[in-house]
Amino acid sequence: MQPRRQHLIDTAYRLFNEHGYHATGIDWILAESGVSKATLYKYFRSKEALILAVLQQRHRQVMDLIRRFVNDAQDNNTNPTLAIFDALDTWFKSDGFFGCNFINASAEYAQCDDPIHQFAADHKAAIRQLVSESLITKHRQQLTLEIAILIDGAIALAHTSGERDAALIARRVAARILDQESIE
Amino acid sequence: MQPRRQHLIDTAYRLFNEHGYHATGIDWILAESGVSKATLYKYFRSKEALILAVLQQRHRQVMDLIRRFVNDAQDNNTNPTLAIFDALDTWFKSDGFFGCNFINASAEYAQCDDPIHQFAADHKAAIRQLVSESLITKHRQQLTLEIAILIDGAIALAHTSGERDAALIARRVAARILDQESIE
DNA sequence: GATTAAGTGAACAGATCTGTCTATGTCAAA
DNA sequence: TTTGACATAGACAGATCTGTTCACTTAATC
Repeated sequence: MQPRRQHLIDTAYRLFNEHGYHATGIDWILAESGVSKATLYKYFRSKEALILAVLQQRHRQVMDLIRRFVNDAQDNNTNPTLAIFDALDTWFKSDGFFGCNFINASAEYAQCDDPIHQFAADHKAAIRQLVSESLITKHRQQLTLEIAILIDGAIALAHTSGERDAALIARRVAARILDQESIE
Repeated sequence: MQPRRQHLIDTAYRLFNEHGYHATGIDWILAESGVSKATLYKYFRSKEALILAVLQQRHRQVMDLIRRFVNDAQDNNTNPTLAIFDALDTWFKSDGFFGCNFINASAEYAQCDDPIHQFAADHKAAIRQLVSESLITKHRQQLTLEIAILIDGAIALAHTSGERDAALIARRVAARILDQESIE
C-alpha cells in the first residue's frame, strides 16, 4: 500500500535497535533505505512520529506473537502462562533480537510525560494484561506481577549477557511458582 | 581532593538519569554544575570518559550496598541471597531511582565493542558473582541465573511501571525457589 | 500526448553538539 | 609582592542534527 513508508519503518527499526534512537540520525535512515528526505517528512511529521510508528508496529508484533502461543496452548490443553515463555524463547533465538525496544526507548526518553516513554509504559501494561488473562488460578493480581518480573528479567539477561536460554530458565521458575500456587 | 571533578560526576549522574546520555549535552552539565568547560576537559578527556567515570562510581556504590546487606545477613544468620532483594528494596525506595544505569547505558550504546556497553556487561557479571557467592546450596550455577533474572526483572518493573514494591515481590519468588531447593 | 501524483536530489536554515583555545580573574604560598 | 596553579567566561571551529524548500524526474492514468 505504502511501500516506502513501510520500508522506512523497517529500516529505522533495525538501525534503532543496533545503535539506539538518538545515535541514529535521519540522514542515516535515508541513506540506508534509499528514500529521500522529502518522502520521509511526507509520511512522518517528525523523527518522534517515526519512532512512535516503529514502536507501534513492534507492539502489534509482540502482542500477536504472545497471543498466538497462548491461544495454541489453550487449544492443546497445556499451560497458557508457560506458553508465554515459549514465545520469548522463539524471540530470543531469532536473528533480530536486541532486547526490549520499549525498555530501551524508556531509557533514552526518560521523562515520564514524554509520549515515547508513555507508549512504552502502555505496552508493558498491555503485556501484563495478557499475562493476567492467561492465568487460571486465584491470586491473579499477585502472580501477574511475579510473571511480569520473570519476563522482563529474562529479556534483560538475554540481552545484556547474551544468555540465549534465558526464557527457558525463567520458564522453569514460573512453572515452579504456578505449581505451588495450584497445590495450596 | 578534587571537589570539582566529583561535582561534575554527581551532576552528570543526575542529568544522565533524568534525560539519558545522548540527550544530556556537555553545556547542560556545565550550566547545572557551574563548572567551566576547560575544567571539565582537564579532568575528562571526552564525554565518553565522563560517562565511564559516572558508571564506575555507580558500580562501586551498587556493589558496596549489596555487599553490606549480604555481610549483615551472614552476621545475623539470615539468608544472604534474600538480603540482596532487601538492598534492592532500599534502592527502589530512595529518591534517586531511575532504573539500572547499566541497562540504560547498554541501550544507548548498543554496539558490543563500545567501551560503555562493555563496562555495563562487566558490571552485570560482577553482580552475578556476588549472587553466586551468597548462595549456600548446590545447583549454584543454575540458581545464580534464576536470581539474576529476578533482580533485573524487579528493576525493570520498578522503573517502567513505577511498582515500588517490585523488590519485595521478587524476594517472595526467590524465597520460594530457595526453599524448594533446600528441601530436595 | 497531457495531466497528475509521487519521489529524488540537493541546497539550505537554524540549532546544537563536542572539543579547543585565549584572555582574564582569584588566591595561596614563597 | 611576586609567582604560579587553578578556575572562569566565552568565543570559536567544525561537525552533525532536524526539518524545509524547490526544481527536476519518473510513472501511471485519462
